[in-house]
Amino acid sequence: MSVGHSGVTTEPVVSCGGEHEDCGIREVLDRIGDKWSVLVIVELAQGVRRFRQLQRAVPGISQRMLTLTVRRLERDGLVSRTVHATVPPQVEYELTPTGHSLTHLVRALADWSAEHREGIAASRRAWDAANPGSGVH
Amino acid sequence: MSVGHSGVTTEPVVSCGGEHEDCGIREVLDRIGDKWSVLVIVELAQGVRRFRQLQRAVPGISQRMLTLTVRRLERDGLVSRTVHATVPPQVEYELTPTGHSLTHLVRALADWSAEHREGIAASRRAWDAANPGSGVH
DNA sequence: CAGGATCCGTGCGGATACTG
DNA sequence: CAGTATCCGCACGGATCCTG
Repeated sequence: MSVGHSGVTTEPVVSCGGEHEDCGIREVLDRIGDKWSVLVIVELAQGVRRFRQLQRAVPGISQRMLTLTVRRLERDGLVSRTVHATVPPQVEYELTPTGHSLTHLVRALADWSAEHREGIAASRRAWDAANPGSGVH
Repeated sequence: MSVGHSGVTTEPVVSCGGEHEDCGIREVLDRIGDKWSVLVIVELAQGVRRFRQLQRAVPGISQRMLTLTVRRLERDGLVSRTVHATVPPQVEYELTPTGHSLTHLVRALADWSAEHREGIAASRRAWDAANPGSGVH
């Protein structure tokens, strides 16, 4: 580490490159860490979806946010966008292989969440009870 | 799905509960999806850390944000906080078993990132070249 | 050292209206 | 249907000052 005097450094489960680097986790999080990306990916993991289909599948999302989200995912090569020159227009979104590989992570995320959500909720109740009016969320 | 007429629904890699539920991914993302949580967890995965130690280890974080981040993690039961009544005061942060279990996910996230960051960067360059002045980031 | 309190700017995202 | 354009609130987070 940077200051290696009396650090109680255990086994580096997540050591990245060895130094105090942020690996590249920041980048993934800046992608899928936003409010909607993961939800859209989850829906697209089910198969090909059209714009309105996506919007209806992802409960609270606005047109604007769906557009932005799907554009960014396309820009990153996680989602492909194919326009059919019909009337009315028809645009289909689909996960690319790269995007599909992300669904495994999302799956792991969902599993972890399902497994710990109750414990976390309990921990929160206990903490809130022990720290009244702290303002922490 | 909601409209099951001609959907090209493939195998449900991420099907959650079957319906258009958001599983609980939202909750995890609201936790570790913020700007600093994961970085702090990564650092704590190395071992026990004190406040200033954490702040120095996580490059750009402010005291305020470190405090908030670590408080929230403590509230969720992912991090334990032990105060040693010494002078100067000494506070140690450590991952709880639950918090430690998260490091596996973070590890997977980092691996995925490392594996695809170059491809993503390339995809972005191509997209930006094809869509000049789009304003999408 | 470990934080609490306060002020403040920015940008994410919601709502609405309009277009091809 | 599939977007684009515009306006706007507010919460997230940075900077600074102060305390035990």
